[in-house]
Amino acid sequence: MARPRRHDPDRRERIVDAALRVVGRDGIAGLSHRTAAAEADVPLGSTTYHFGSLDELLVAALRRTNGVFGRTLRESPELADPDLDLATALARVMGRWLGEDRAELELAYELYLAALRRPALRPVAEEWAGEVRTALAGRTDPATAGALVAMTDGLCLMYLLGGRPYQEEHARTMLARVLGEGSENPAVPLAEAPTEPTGT
Amino acid sequence: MARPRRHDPDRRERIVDAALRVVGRDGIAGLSHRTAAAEADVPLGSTTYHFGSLDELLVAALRRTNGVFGRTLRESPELADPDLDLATALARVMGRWLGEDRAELELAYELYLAALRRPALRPVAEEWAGEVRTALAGRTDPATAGALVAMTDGLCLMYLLGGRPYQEEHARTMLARVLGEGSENPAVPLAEAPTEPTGT
Amino acid sequence: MARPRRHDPDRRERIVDAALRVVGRDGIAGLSHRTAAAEADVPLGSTTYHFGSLDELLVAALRRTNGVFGRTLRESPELADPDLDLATALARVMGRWLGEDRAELELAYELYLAALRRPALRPVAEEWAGEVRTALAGRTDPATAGALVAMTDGLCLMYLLGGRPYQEEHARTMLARVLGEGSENPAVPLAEAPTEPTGT
Amino acid sequence: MARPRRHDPDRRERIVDAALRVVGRDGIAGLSHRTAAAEADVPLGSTTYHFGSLDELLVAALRRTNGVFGRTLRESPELADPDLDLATALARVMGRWLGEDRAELELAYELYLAALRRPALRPVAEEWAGEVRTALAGRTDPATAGALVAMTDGLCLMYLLGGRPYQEEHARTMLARVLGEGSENPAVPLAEAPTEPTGT
DNA sequence: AATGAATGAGCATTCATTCAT
DNA sequence: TATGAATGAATGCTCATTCAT
Repeated sequence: MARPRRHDPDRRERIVDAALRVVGRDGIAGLSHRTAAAEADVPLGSTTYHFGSLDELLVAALRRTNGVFGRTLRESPELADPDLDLATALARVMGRWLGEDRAELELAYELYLAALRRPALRPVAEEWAGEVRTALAGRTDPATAGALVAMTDGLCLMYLLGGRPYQEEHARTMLARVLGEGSENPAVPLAEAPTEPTGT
Repeated sequence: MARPRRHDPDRRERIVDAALRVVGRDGIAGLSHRTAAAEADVPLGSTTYHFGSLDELLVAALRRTNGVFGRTLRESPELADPDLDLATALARVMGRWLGEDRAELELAYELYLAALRRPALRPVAEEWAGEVRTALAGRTDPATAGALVAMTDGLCLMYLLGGRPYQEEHARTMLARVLGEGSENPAVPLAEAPTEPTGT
Repeated sequence: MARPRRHDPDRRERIVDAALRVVGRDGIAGLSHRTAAAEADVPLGSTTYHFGSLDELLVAALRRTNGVFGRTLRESPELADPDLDLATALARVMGRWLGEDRAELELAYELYLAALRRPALRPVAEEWAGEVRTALAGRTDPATAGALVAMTDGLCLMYLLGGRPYQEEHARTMLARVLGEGSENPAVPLAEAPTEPTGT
Repeated sequence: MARPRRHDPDRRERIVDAALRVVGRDGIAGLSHRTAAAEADVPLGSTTYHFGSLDELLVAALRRTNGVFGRTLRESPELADPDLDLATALARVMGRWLGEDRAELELAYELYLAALRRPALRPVAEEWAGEVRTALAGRTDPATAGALVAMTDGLCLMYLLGGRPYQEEHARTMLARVLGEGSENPAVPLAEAPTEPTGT
């Protein structure tokens, strides 16, 4: 199996990387000490040594994911652009995530939602809320920010679960409404709104 | 073990009931042919006979849950009341679900979100969207209905994952905004908005 | 599942057909009342009704296979041709079996060799010997015929198990020797004789 | 059950031994991780630990069998005797195998022929061909050696499958013919040649 | 004569965890 | 400090067979 590695200070990190690849490929249900060890090309005992339980490993994985997504949010050119309104910026970022980053987004949501049943993940899930709040700070009030996050989560899940293509304009409109721009009307004809799956 | 039951036409349904109790108690990860059989007081072979795979059992469970929640939505007095605006009605129903029906709601979301990783559940998850659409039909346009569902999902998950008590007024305000009543202002002071966990 | 078939006198035969397809695809280990029923598009109870045990089904399958191969042997143009010597004719028939009929040949040998461990198949395996004897009758004496069959079986298994391409000339030569044409020399250079696998 | 054996370096080999006993008694169909564990008086987990799949266990069993039979061939006094011609020597060894070693021979052929359906066994089956080739090297050319092995296999299977007693003289004659001693005539009367089952 | 339902036994395999080194 | 060996429990699933219609 694994070649002996005398000095391997990054092993812990490499195991987390491997765990993320496993969850991305087979879901949380596919993650075990064994599968992580195999993916990381590391002896089985090494994973149990660094992570006493699977929850510990999941916590580390979710934290890493949070970090990655938090950074792409904070550093996104759309949010940085002062000429772009917040709804448009968020709708564009969502489009990128649901497009080219779809696998990572799905992975992130799977880990995030796992907190529903795994109390150990709860605090790390809260950290994610903090990352988003930081990114939104100064652009709106806290109450609206919370609703923005809820809308974003709901829309992402809708697109992740359904087979419909992302409709950025619809998202932009609804996010704008949440931001209090109430007279805002959807630019897409209502009859074509994304509430009906196009195919199975 | 189970006494022999030669004639037991409702066995299939009883197994689904048992599966829902198991998932409610231990999560999807705790559901197996064995645990369902034990909970239903039925031989193991009976669960594998009626449900060739765990996915089949999960599909039946999610469908049952959809039916139950769909009915409580359609028959809810709040939605039936023509004098109550939609935002208020939805916010109240959410309040009931997050309050006394919290366990069932958590169960429903766990099954619903499992569709993320289990393609077999996707069509049944779509059915749920249909239930909601039916309940909302005639009260708003499809595009707005989609956003309403997204907002509702996002808020429910936020309260299910975090430890904060439900703030119906905040939900009402944000749902009203989505409905296009843009000048609507939150009735709670912004500083107390539900974006910060109270405990932990 | 299966559409109701009121009058279905050929069902028994269709089940045997299905069983042969299953064994051809997944081996004897893959044959069960269930897999045969599914392949035949027939209710499970129908297979247990017509074939009380798996051995019964295997016997019917082997008998059918024997019949098919016996006929292709008896009716083969090579054996019918009086100008073709027996060794050449047999080597050519083997070539056809190992070539285009390889899957059927493998299936036939699997069923035939199963008699090693399943006494119920022994008499049917003996029937096969009878088929071959009939085909060889009049072309040589019984003792030589027995050796011819042994050589044929041995060569077929060698090619079925190994990855080498069939060498008809080698087979012809060796069958000719068994027939007592002792001065016969192999036409292929001895160094290239098929005793060494060409790949892996 | 098994007493705890902390240090048991030969356990792997003992499991292979047990597997061979199980296959010898009940056939390959009777071999499972469980039956091997029970026969070896070892916990179930021990067999799955040492042999991740049944194929792995079968490979080890076939390899062991090859070794045993290869040695009895190489060290057989008949083949070692320079005054004994090859056909006679081989016919005598076959006689011993079909006589007192019949159970082991049947076991060996069952494992060997299993390679027909189990690709994992193919390379080990090829190893067996190598063992025989080594034993025959120097006594004849490769092409003839291949035919000798085919004839031997075919004859062994004939006797293993049928109920007739071994006729060493017939085998000797036919092996001699394969060796190119073409004028060789069978010493037994042709009418009594072993092509007709004596019983059933 | 034919079949859907039912069931207990068994299967290969994976696993978290323990232990000796 | 790391890790290979070991093990009991559990998993999803298939099966031959029985039984009541």
